[in-house]
Amino acid sequence: MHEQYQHTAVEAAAQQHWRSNDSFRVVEDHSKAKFYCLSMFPYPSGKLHMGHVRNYTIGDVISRFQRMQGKNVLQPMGWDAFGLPAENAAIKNNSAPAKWTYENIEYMKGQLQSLGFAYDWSREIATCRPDYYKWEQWFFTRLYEKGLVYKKMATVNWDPVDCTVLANEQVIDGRGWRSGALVERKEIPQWFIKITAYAEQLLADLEKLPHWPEQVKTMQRNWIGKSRGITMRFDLSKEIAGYDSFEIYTTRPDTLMGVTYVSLAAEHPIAQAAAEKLFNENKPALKQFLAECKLQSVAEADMATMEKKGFDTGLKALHPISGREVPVWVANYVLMDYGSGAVMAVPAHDQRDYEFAQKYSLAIEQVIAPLNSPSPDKGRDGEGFAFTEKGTLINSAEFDGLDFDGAFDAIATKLENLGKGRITLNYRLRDWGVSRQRYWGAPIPMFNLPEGGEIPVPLDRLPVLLPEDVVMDGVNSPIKSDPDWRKTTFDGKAIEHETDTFDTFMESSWYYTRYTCPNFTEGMLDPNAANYWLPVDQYIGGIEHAILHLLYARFFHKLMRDEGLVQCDEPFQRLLCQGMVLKDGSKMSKSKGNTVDPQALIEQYGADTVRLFIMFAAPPEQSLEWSDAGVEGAHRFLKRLWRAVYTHTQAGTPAALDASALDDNQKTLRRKTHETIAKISNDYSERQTFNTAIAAVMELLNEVGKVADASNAQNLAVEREALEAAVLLLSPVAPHITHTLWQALGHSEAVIDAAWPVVDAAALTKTSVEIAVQVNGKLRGTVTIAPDAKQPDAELAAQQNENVQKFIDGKEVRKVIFVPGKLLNIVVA
RNA sequence: GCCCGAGUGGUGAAAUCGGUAGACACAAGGGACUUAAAAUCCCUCGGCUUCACGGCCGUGCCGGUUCAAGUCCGGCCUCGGGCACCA
Repeated sequence: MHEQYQHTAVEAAAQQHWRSNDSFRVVEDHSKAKFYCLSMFPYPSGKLHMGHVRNYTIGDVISRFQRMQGKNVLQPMGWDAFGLPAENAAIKNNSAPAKWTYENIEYMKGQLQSLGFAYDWSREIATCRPDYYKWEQWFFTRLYEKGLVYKKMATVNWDPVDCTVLANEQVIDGRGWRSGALVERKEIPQWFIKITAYAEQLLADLEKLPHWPEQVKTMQRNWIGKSRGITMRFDLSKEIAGYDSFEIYTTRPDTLMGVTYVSLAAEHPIAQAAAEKLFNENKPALKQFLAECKLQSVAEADMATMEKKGFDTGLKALHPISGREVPVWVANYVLMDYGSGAVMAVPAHDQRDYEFAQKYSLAIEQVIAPLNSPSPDKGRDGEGFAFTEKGTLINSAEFDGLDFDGAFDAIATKLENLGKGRITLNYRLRDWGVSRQRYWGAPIPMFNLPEGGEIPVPLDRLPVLLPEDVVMDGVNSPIKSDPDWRKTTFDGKAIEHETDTFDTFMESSWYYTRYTCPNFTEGMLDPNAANYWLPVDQYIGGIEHAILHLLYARFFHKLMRDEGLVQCDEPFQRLLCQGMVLKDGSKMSKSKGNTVDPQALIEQYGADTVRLFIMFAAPPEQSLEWSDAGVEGAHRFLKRLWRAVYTHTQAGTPAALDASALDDNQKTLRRKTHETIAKISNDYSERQTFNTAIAAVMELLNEVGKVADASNAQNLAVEREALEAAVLLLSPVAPHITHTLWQALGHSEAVIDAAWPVVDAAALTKTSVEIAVQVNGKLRGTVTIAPDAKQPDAELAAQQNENVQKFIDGKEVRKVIFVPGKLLNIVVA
């Protein structure tokens, strides 16, 4: 053992050992408990950023901890390789997306290896490889055959200058990022997967995930957005273009008698028909309004924050109960994709309707009064806001006096009897549009028939290969520009390949299953491997994926289950969402120029220091403030640990530990050792607070430093026990240095193969405890008493404390609260 | 706008079930060692106040529950994540 800690040599030796022993390669082994630990795979953007380092260090710590628990641990890694940035980089570099992607993968793989992550690299996946996306294409055709896939018109951002579809990210302030042209909405045919058919299961099965953060489950519940309401029909006073009625959905039928107008989405067929009619009457204004709506963003955040505008169509609808005529408006904020694209408006009891009614001088009629309040004015015009709470019905004819539930039932019954409405369950969740008009993605495996319609590409013609050697023109997908790529024959007939590709969320929705059998050629999954390893025991990734990725993956898992490919209901048993890495208070990003290059730090301090700092600086779910000085501190601690072990081994071979022959100081260190083992075991496995685990190792090492006199044989034995514990407990975080230190402490096995230390309960016993003494809840002193002391003993000790006496002297004791081992609170008058 | 989080010393944080706020670090200041520097080691370190013992205040803001609140409840403020074609 060298006197100085030399991280470069230490890390090379440890990594060499793992490589030559193939330490992290695993196979199914039914004699052992399995543990599948997965970190979200990276997009190969060029080089690792600190967010990756954090994500993968957390996963590696958990994997190595579980391995030391004796589990058969699978920790794979791969590449989410399709996506938009590769196309942009290719255009910029005058290269091909595939080449750029493969080069990035090569470089980033080297970076991951230098960090010493315990991956089974034999299972590496890149989603852009045909042997991966072949099975995704096959699975899509299966879904098609089951009726879970359909094609419909859907809105995209259209750049009228470049004549191309833009991603939301490529629309800046309503303009195309390259052309600068005003972006339009355009309806084109696209493929959808029926996630709504699984809405109920996706909602209900959240109950099966006790180890998911409550926050994520709440977000998913709200995203699915199940509600119970009434779907009802409004008849038009006059038919227009064959339409004589439309449907609306409401969760507030109790306010029905307060409806003063109705609003349609701009794309609603009745709105379109009205525009034609008015246009024919030489009033182009409505048509112009609808044209303006066409320039609106398709992003929901923009829809919700833009100025609310409307236009009176001149049509009248008949209230389904009162029969009264109400005006039909078109409003720019009504979503065609949600419900039926039409809403009833109750300005007195909905804030958005209220503001709209104020703006366009529409009637506001109060029909709900607050419960237990005589105030009839609330919600009327002049208050400045709508009364949106539930209350008692007024001005609602036969429904007056009913509460929300009573009114819901009575109005539902009435509408049902009239044949105009019914109770319905509704979901905010919309079907998943998977068509993309981009090149760098998996081709959608469909043949388009010349006469219209399509047929799925059969298995023996899969994969539909994406050509990799292409030239990007900056506007269109090469497989769309190429007049020949699409051409093929089927059954002797000329036919065309679909040129759209899949949403990249498709690949990331099932990669975790393919890691169990990455080279399987007989099908999408090898059932023996998949059912041994699945579900994933621990999944780790950024909170930004809390909804979309995690919901799509849960959905795909249920689809695969129903196809008989997997057996469990949920893909990820336990989920950890790590926070962002910040520098100077904001997210590290290239555009802000505040990135820190992990590679430079690994070279300067070693991977262990980087891993230690990143795990120590904050608990995993919290955002982490980067600090160069903190990295120094982490490195200093590793040097201290090295020196402690070095000094200890120089002092000679310790005698066997004899727990019965220890003095008080030795017992104290031994208690600290075993308290630390207990605490850290809990921190790693249950709490997942790695920062406090590391702090506890630091505390233990500080205690070791306090034991002087190495000449005492039992001193050396107790110190050996403490140092061995420190090395084992730290090894998941800093696997290289502990690899060397474990050998230096005389072990022939590698530290990764050592068993996790066990708590000796006998070492934990205390002879006394210090408890807090409060008077009226304020700390006035502490007293030391026996650990099992009862309240009278504690009170006696407290009364002998001078400062406590000062505060209770001459006062009447009203009450005494005693928390054993913790605190005594004396309440005085 | 809607949904979900977070706010504690100069800084990162700790306090695990409502029970001694600031563990463990970083920075800073002081000291030891050294010709010197680096490295290392030791001490101090929330604010105000006191010769001292101690006292008062303090966990974003306002209010509440409780013997006791960073922790629970109600109302705000600020910052962050997501909003369906960034991944």
